[in-house]
Amino acid sequence: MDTDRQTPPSALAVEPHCAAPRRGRPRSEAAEQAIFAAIERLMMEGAGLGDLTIEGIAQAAGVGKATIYRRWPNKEALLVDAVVRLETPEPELSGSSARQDLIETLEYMRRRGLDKRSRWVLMVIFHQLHSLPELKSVYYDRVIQRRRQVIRDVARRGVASGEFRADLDLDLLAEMLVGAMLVRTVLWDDSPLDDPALPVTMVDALLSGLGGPAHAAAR
Amino acid sequence: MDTDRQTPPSALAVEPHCAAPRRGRPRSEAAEQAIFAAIERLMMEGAGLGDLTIEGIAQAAGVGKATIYRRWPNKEALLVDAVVRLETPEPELSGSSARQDLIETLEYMRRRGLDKRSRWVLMVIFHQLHSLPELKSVYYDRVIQRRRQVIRDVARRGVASGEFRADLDLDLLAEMLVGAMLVRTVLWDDSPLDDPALPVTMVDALLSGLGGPAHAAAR
DNA sequence: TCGATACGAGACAGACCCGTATCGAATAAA
DNA sequence: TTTATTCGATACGGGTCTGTCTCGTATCGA
Repeated sequence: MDTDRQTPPSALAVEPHCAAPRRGRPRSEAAEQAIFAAIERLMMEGAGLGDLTIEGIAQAAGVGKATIYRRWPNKEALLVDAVVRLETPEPELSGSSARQDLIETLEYMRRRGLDKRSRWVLMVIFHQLHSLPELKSVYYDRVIQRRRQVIRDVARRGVASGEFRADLDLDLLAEMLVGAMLVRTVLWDDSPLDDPALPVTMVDALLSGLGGPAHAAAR
Repeated sequence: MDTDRQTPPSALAVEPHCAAPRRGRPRSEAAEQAIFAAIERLMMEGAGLGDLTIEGIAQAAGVGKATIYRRWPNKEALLVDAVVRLETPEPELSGSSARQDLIETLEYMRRRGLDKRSRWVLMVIFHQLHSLPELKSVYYDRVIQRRRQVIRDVARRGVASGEFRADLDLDLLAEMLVGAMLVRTVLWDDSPLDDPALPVTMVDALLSGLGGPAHAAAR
């Protein structure tokens, strides 16, 4: 029998100290790589989260289903690991100014939207998150909340330095910038991300304001 | 047999001039209402689009499956009609000023986000759109593109009147406002829509700008 | 009245998928 | 060599859903 505890390969699940080098044949590292590579390949071929089946993944990876279920307790755990694994590292913010940091954050989002793999993750996350509550909560805690916090911190520094208005609503700033970028990435297929000046345009629009002379006069 | 052409009740499908009042028993209007009502009820009970099954809908409506398939050729066509049917009418814009029109548009979105039925539609659309390509394209053409156009038109008038900057990027304005609202509605559960001043805050933030004295000095 | 159609109910086939179990072969430690 | 574990492959049970079809009944035009 091999129906004992799983030893999941990566982030989420238990992975309890495999300190005891067990006796039998060791798990194949290549199998794991093949599984992740197969998921990635299926994704690139246009599959959604719902189209990914354990059987399909196993076949694409040239792997038996048991090899998957020996590592993950169920489909959702596998997909959580697969998605988390695709996350790219956060950008290092230069800190030269709050405006510059916001621009760099948006530039990071823009590049993610241009990268096919990252784009797929975003699309999947936003379009099918509901069906996998575990994946949803993990992604929220690990990615979304963290990035919101980054923007909030930047905004706080900007307020302290006088770059931003003293009465700035931190969440509002984050929402307008992130929202605009997400709309382009996830929602509207015809709003391109190609323009490298996009982050600068967005941040400066929000900082300088879009009101014209009539609006300034009316204040 | 009654496997002839369907006569779908509402928007999407063919509905070809039922000019010939056919001979047998007429279709029950009550059945259609019951079907739509059942979908709505299931939605309110928390079901996602993927949880809606023809069998479940039929049972909840007290209707036979054949009664559904007599009207719609498949599940997707039914759901398209059901979602389109839930769309609330566009708001009448007062036109007193471009700023006011933007505020009214956002206020409409805010109210939609607070209404449970509309919120469900939005969540479903954004989280599960991929799996129903027909629904996706219908919703894009009927709703999303139209609303984008409304904001673009308002922005154009604002530029003409001098309320907005002459070099305004119309799409950028729409994206930042709509994106911010959508983020609150669909994405972040903890950003409430309760504040009635939200639309004013957002529009004025974007028009007046969020930059502080240091930013103004640096320009 | 009679034929045609719709009704609710449900059986049915076909497909799909998950998660488990089993197979012989392979690969490690003891 | 022996024992334990993994490997890929595949069969299996159990479940779900779609879409078609068949009941007996109800309601219409002719």
